[in-house]
Amino acid sequence: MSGPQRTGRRPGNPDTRGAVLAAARHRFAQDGYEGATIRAIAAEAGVDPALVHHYFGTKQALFRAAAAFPADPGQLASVLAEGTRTERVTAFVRFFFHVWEDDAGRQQLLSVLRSAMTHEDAAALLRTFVARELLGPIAEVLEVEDPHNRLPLAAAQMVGVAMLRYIVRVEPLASAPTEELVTRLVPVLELHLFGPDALGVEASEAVGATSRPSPSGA
Amino acid sequence: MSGPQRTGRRPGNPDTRGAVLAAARHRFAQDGYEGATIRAIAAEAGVDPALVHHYFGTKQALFRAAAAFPADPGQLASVLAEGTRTERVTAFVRFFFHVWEDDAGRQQLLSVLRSAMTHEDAAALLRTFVARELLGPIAEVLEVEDPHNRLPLAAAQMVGVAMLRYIVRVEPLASAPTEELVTRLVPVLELHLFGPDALGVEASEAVGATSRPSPSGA
DNA sequence: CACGGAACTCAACGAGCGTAGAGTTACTGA
DNA sequence: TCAGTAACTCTACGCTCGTTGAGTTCCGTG
Repeated sequence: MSGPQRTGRRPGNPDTRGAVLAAARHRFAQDGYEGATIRAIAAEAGVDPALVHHYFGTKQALFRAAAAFPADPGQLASVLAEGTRTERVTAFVRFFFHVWEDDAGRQQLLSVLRSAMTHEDAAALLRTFVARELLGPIAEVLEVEDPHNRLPLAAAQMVGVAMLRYIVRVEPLASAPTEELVTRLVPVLELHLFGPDALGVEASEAVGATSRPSPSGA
Repeated sequence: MSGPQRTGRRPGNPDTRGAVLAAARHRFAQDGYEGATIRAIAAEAGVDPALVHHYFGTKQALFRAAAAFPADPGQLASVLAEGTRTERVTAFVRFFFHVWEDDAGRQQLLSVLRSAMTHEDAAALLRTFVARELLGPIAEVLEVEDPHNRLPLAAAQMVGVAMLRYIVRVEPLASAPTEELVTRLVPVLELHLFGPDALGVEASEAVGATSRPSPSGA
């Protein structure tokens, strides 16, 4: 159909760099770090692969530019600032789905999550970001006791929901309306964050445990 | 150090096929489907890449052979058969960690999980297996009401724990003793499985929801 | 209007990939 | 003892990958 691409700079001032970045987000989100190819990204942006290299240098650098976290932690903090405890937890879960249901946000999150599965760089990025920029501030604003132990398990609940809803697509999670999930998740998160500490005396004797739970953090 | 490999059949009756399979599990678990290479698998098994092809044909077939589910669902059912409700939930969580902490089991699970992230084949395999062979039987044995809606969210909790503990390695989840996690998770799972239905009248008015939860499954 | 530099493509490199077929060795059963 | 067959390696094919350097076109400034 179309002949060979015209060479040289294009007329006008198209945001080609932005197009490449968008394509990169899309491909990384779809295929993960190793699965996505510079050639495919370039093709999706309607551009020569060499141009990608011209802008970003290496594939690594392109990934780092594409996989920036989609949500502003500050925005999150303001969402959590007011209301009763239940209202704030509800606001948090809504915020979570708000980001995930947004096309651009989902793609960036998928980028990181998919790539973190096999690429240690991405895993480290995710690990430190989640710990420093997300869990820390959340713990402060929500006034959680023993956040070091409680928040990761609450985070695990949400990560699992994201996995099953957006990646593995298990029904009925995949097509449930978000508000239904919010309603179901809020009590669980409240238990995680504010419930009675499961590591009391009563817990260790409630079930005939063969090995005792460790008294507290290592 | 060592010269070129001696050609032809090896003396004795070594289980080379098994070695290849073990190496495949290891590499798939480590690198995911696209990241793992037949050459790396062969090298880890101390074998020529062509031999892998000789035994298994294509990379697809090798993956299918390597990624069989590590736990016997029947074994799981028997674990869940007896005791009080709390005891059975506890037994389930212990079983979960038992499989994940075992080297071979973890590698097979990681194979499927890592590959499901980017490879639709693996995702479909995981989806149908989880639905048919795991959640179904568990729902029956545990006598959960409304299992269609409740179980996936409980599964999401466990999947998330696996993600953060074994893949992303978020502390303190990554190095907490399993019994501590069991103690913390059991109450949450009980809430998921047997707690009051969050989708009652009181839930929808507890928080000033802007959009109403859907009345039931589609 | 000239000219420097940014934007962009072309062609090609070296390496690694999955796969294939032919050749070599050892076990197995008649 | 002697095929026949299964186990195993060598060599190599066609392909795609990330990256590079040189060449072409256009914008912005004087």
